Amino acid sequence: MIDDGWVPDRMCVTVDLVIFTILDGALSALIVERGIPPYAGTWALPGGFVGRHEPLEDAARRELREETGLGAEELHLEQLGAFGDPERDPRDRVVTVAYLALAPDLPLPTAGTDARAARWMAIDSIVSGQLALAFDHRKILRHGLDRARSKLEYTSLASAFCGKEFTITELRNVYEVVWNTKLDPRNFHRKITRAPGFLEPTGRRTTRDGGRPAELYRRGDASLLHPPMLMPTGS
Amino acid sequence: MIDDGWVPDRMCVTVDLVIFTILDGALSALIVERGIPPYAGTWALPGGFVGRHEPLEDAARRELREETGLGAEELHLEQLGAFGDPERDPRDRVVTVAYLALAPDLPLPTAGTDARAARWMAIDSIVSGQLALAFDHRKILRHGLDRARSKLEYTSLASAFCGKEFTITELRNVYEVVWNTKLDPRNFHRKITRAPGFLEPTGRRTTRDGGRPAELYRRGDASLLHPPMLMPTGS
DNA sequence: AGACCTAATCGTCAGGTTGACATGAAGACT
DNA sequence: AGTCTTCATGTCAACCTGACGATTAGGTCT
Repeated sequence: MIDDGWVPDRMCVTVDLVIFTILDGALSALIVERGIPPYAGTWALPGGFVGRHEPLEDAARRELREETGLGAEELHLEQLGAFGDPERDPRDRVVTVAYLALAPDLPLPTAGTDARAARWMAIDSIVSGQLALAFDHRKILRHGLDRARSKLEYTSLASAFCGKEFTITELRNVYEVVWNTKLDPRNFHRKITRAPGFLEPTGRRTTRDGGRPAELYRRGDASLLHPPMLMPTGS
Repeated sequence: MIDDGWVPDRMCVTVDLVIFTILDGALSALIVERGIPPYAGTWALPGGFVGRHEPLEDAARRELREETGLGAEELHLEQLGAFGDPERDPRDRVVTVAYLALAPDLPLPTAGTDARAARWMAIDSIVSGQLALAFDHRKILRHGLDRARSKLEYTSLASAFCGKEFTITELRNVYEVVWNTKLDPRNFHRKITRAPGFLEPTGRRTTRDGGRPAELYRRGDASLLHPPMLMPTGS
């Protein structure tokens, strides 16, 4: 397939980022307003072209920095997969590699070089179609949401939404917001404190949630959650 | 990033396939002997370039057909993700999208157009490094293995290794081979028969495994396994 | 200060699930 | 007929889960 003069097609490769955080009790995604065609003026996931000699994940971090001003060094990026529908970009064939990250509260994004603006947006508005995103970015975001939901089940990833130190209630709020359910505070407390390696007590306390002071915890060193925290079923 | 004359880099995109089956009690992967440089004469995962207007999954099925002669129509392909290390192809920048599939017994592969030969190979020889694969294909296979292992836990995918009709013992063998563990036949039987939608009784029986005749089952319509079948822990 | 509010933590208890192991059942082989 | 092999069903204690009650430790209001 090479010696007979046939030459493989070349195409553009991009990275796109699904960055979630929790803002005012709503699961929100980072989006940017596109400053250039196609879809100029439309909101989209942050992302951009991969350089010829650039590793995919490096490109993802670079775009995050360039387009949003977020210091992405400590963010854990997880690859969601490749999206390569031939029709997904009107100009030309573009294959994109999507990444997922969960960010703790508050890093306020600012527009960077290529984007007019950057902001957090509640994902409900996007999933419901109320706010349209460019390209197939709604589909990508939907994938990211599914991935995040299931990762909470069997990994300790939920704490990535929290700050350095957090209470069990704050952690429970993460589950409730991402899963869109209510969880019993007492059963959650029991389960999470018994999971080996999830939490590390700091000895300190806080009253920021009101009521009786709550213990503050740090992330433990376990990345897997065993036994898993199963999402409540309808049945 | 476009109007100022800058043009994005273009690169080659390929698909690679991790196809597992169980052969003589060993988890095995489909590999082909490369007929062209680079790595001519070396074994590799089946795969090839994606056409300019070709969807990624179509390319995967096409390559599977071309290189191995396997009729891939009924195989369920699951995307593993993109692998894009700039050094992974010695000639040029090539980003590959990997797919995973589980095949039932016996489809004997034959060499196709681009490959000199195709065969099943026990994955132990590959993972241990005894048999070297081209490019980063060992890493990709390793990812496929991890994915398959964890998918057995919470999906009904194990039956994809079996024929149309199978016994519970055959299904248990799948778990034992993929997980490389022994499972208690009685507890496994109890759990799998209680999982809603996993099995559908045919009413027929077989004695092909010796001993008392075993009930034959078909795949049920459930794709998720609830509650999950957790891989036994060391602890 | 004392009553009241809020939320965190600790208990209780019934029902389900799991892991370990015993027992009976159905055909093949000698 | 007896034995062997594997399938199928049963038992039981330990653990986990879901649904709540009860207690505790701070704020806040009067």
